[in-house]
Amino acid sequence: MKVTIKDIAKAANVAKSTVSKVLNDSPHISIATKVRIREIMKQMNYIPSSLATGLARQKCHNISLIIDLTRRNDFLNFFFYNIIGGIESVVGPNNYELTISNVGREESRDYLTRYVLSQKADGIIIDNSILTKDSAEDLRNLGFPYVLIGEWSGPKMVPCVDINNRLGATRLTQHLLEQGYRNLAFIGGGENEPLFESRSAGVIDALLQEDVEGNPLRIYPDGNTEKAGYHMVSTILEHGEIPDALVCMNNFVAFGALKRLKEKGISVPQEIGVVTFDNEPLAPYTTPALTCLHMDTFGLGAGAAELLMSQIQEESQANQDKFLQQKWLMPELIVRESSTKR
Amino acid sequence: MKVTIKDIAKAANVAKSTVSKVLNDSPHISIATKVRIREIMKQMNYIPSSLATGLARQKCHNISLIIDLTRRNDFLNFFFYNIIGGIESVVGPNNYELTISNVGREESRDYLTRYVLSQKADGIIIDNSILTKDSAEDLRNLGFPYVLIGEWSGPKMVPCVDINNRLGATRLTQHLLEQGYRNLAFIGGGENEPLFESRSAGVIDALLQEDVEGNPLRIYPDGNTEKAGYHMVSTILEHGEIPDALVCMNNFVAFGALKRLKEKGISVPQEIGVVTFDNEPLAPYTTPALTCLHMDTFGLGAGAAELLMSQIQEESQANQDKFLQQKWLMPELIVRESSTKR
DNA sequence: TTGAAAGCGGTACCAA
DNA sequence: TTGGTACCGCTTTCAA
Repeated sequence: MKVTIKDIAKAANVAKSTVSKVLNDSPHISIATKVRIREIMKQMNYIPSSLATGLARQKCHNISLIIDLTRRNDFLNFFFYNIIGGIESVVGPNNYELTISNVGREESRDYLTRYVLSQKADGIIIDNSILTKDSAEDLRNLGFPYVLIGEWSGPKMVPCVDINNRLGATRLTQHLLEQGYRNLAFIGGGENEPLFESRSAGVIDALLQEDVEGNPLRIYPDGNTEKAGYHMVSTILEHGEIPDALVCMNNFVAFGALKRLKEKGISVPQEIGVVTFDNEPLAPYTTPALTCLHMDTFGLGAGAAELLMSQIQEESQANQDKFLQQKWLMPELIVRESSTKR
Repeated sequence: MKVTIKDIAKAANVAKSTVSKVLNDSPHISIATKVRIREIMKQMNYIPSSLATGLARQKCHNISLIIDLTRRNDFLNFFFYNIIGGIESVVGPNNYELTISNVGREESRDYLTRYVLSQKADGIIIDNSILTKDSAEDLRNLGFPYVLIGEWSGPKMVPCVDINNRLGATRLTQHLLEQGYRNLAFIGGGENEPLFESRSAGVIDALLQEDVEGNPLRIYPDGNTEKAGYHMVSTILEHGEIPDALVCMNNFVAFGALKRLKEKGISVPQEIGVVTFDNEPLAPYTTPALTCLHMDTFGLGAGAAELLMSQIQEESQANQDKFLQQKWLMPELIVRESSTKR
């Protein structure tokens, strides 16, 4: 049924190997035959089988994004389309396919080695929520190209791409300080949540830099939901000193906070300024609209893919040093009403 | 380097074919040898190459989602994570991989036949924005399994899955009528936009059913952005009879509408009721919160995948009739303040 | 510049 | 119940 290289060879009265060379535009084939055979290919509607090519070349021209799809409401959720778009924008033009693989952190180690050994991909991009130290070690031992999305806190270096949350947080905080806010509180997140750690650290960096004395940052880690935001503001207003600005872990926390502040008749941004991370999904649509950090999630995907492609291409050249690249994308500050007093 | 079936055969002192049979759990192999060979496989860390298996079996155990990733802000954008999750939830357990392919409508025809012929997938799920009549015909002629996501308006039947937007719109309208609204206006969308056509048709269905006479639906197709929503409301308020309820094409149109109504001091839901499609990304977070239709996008992906898997599995059985299944998912009404007078 | 043949790592049929 | 062997469709030496 399907037209194969053999059919073309027969039709052109040449050997299979000649056809193969035409396929790969070998310099050892005369232009005349190239033209002739290509014509025949077109007429017979011939397309080489990627399966056969893959087996012969021992690579499948496919890269895989490995994530845990069961984690609903995660960071990935909102930015998935952008991240995928970013990855595709670099692997596509390189003639690589992109496959999505779903696996939980627990099963990931076994899954990864099986995946690699089964030759389902030439390289993988993996979310940091599911890469363990063991699997990172496995991948390294197998010499398999991979890139991590998100921070990595293991002992060994790992090629990874992430938004620079810490510097972003610093930038966001500087903005608050420029606006005259002095008494900051950080709400949302949870202890041991890497995103929380780096963002709160960034806020502290800014306070130290600007030498804002006597007003240490107060931190309220209580989850990343609207409810949590609402609740944290309640707590803050009831006990102790009231801050004049809130840095919120995400849009939902910020939304909950705004809601509670409104109920209490506290004006934003006059009495309390509010800022948050991420521009999606709500920041432009709250009242007042939220000042935030825009994360370049398309760039995140594209950056990861670039790192991976370069690994794959350098692979032959035993250029191991290049494998350890890391990229940090700087978020962009978007100023809106929620933090501008005038 | 890599362990192959040959290595296992050698180590076990049996023929390749025997190992292959163990791999496929053939009933013609004694339990004793199965156990023995499996043990050896484990010890040698053997995983079969999917490339080789694929070539031998002439199928790659991969299904592909084909979309146009350059269409930012599209319906897919917000629901991508859910749709992918839905697809994966059915292909994953069947041991199929999921790949994402990006292509524009213009190049799609060529792309598709190349894709199919190159054996990169055993079946595809394709977005209706890029399937043309020609490509549908091609796929059918090739006898290649595929499922469309979204409505299909071509002459021939095509296996597809979609949210039942028309019935959903009817349900949404019935809710408005139950609340006592009588004078409806439909805002957003654009002529020839299938989603617009089916949704507005659904509203009209409801009006006819309930015999709401003398107040035909007024329709304002002016795009699907916040700005458009804002603008349409301005226009409506300035000219002619003022409706008592607005059905909005999406969350952004509704947001723009709410904004304008608020500026004009028109109360929602007392003076004008507002409802919209989709629960994402804003509906729960506007003031007042929006009554809407929740679309089961996870189910959309899962449904498409199920249809496709059944096609792939029935393929051998020449059971062509089953290929023409269609699925319509019923959206769920979520009632919120924007349309409840009491 | 072209051809022949041995892989790549499995599957599947037929014989033993 | 096992083994031998001819594929699957393309690549890649090595000869001609």
